Amino acid sequence: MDDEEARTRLLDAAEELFYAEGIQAVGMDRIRERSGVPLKRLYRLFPAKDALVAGYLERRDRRWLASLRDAATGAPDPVAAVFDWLAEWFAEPGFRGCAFLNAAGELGAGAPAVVQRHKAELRSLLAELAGSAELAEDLLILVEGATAVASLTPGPAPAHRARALAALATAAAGRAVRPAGAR
Amino acid sequence: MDDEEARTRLLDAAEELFYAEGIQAVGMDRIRERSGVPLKRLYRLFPAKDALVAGYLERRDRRWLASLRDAATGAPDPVAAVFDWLAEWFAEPGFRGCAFLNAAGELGAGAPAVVQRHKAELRSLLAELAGSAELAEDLLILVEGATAVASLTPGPAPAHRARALAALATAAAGRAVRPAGAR
DNA sequence: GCCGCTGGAGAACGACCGTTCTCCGCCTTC
DNA sequence: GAAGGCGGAGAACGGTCGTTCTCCAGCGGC
Repeated sequence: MDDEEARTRLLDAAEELFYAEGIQAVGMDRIRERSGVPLKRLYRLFPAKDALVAGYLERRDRRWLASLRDAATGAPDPVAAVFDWLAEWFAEPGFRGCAFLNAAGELGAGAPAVVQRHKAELRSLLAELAGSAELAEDLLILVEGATAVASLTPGPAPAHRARALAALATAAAGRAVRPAGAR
Repeated sequence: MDDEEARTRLLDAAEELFYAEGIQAVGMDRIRERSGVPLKRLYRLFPAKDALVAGYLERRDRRWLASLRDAATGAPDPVAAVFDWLAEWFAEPGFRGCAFLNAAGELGAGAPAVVQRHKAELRSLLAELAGSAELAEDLLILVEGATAVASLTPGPAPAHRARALAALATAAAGRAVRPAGAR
């Protein structure tokens, strides 16, 4: 097992455990046990727990945003595609809300920088998909709201409602640009 | 200092510290220090940390919902009043999102039952204010979404946007009942 | 005035956590 | 085959946490 595979296994273990149980609730020994990577190598690849936490969130940030971007760009209705993608996510077993919000809530000011960056990136992806920075603010609220509701009552329903609300907001934004009656 | 005052001081200290720094990050000794209540009494009133955590969330649940209910019931537009109330909350110093979502994210399956109950109560309060259980689902998404966005970028702006979205949703629901063109 | 008890202050205890260290087997190199 | 060093397994260490215990000062009842 080379370093790259060890890194992957460590991040896999960290992601499964930290996301499912919280960060402070999972000790380094659980990570070692699940990953099969010895402690010595763990600390060579990630010099402290903080680094492993940041690594976990950074990899998840990249994967999550890339998956959402792939699903939405090129779709007939990119905004609706965002909420369809959310619906599938919410229905996954083990879904437990937004990993970044969970980390921010748990770690407070000590949360890694990627938490803030993730939300900024999501905001600009939504702006790109909606073609409007204004509308993106509304969509962000809908995405976060659906995720938060689903985190306590899992299932795709909140995504469906948020999708309908997003359609409403998009239509209203269109009307604001081209006032009622105009063609 | 009688037991009732000690209880209040303990819950005050617990709320300030747990909400600001997270639950696992705050030790019982910090609670003792800030409350001025000796450890022995603390453990007589709350037999374990779990009980103190549950007590903190339960008191916050009652206070938070009562304050929102007071602000919204009797207002000319109860739904709009909900989001005005949120705007004030978001602007408070030390605002750090929904204490119940934070606790759920941190504690996972071990979170006290009041977390689920709080969201159910909020849902039914919104249904009461909006006069519609259907609409309440949308409002819940907007309330949670605005709170989540504000927790990472504090300030009242998300509440204002959510308020506008709520007006849109309410108007659309009205149109659904009385289809376009009907009076 | 003395006894007994309640309650406070802080030490103590056992468990666990993040991190480091020790020891040993194994593989490479000559 | 011998020497050396790399990496793994697990013990060890210092610190912290939740919880309990010890000890003592103060106070009410007789």
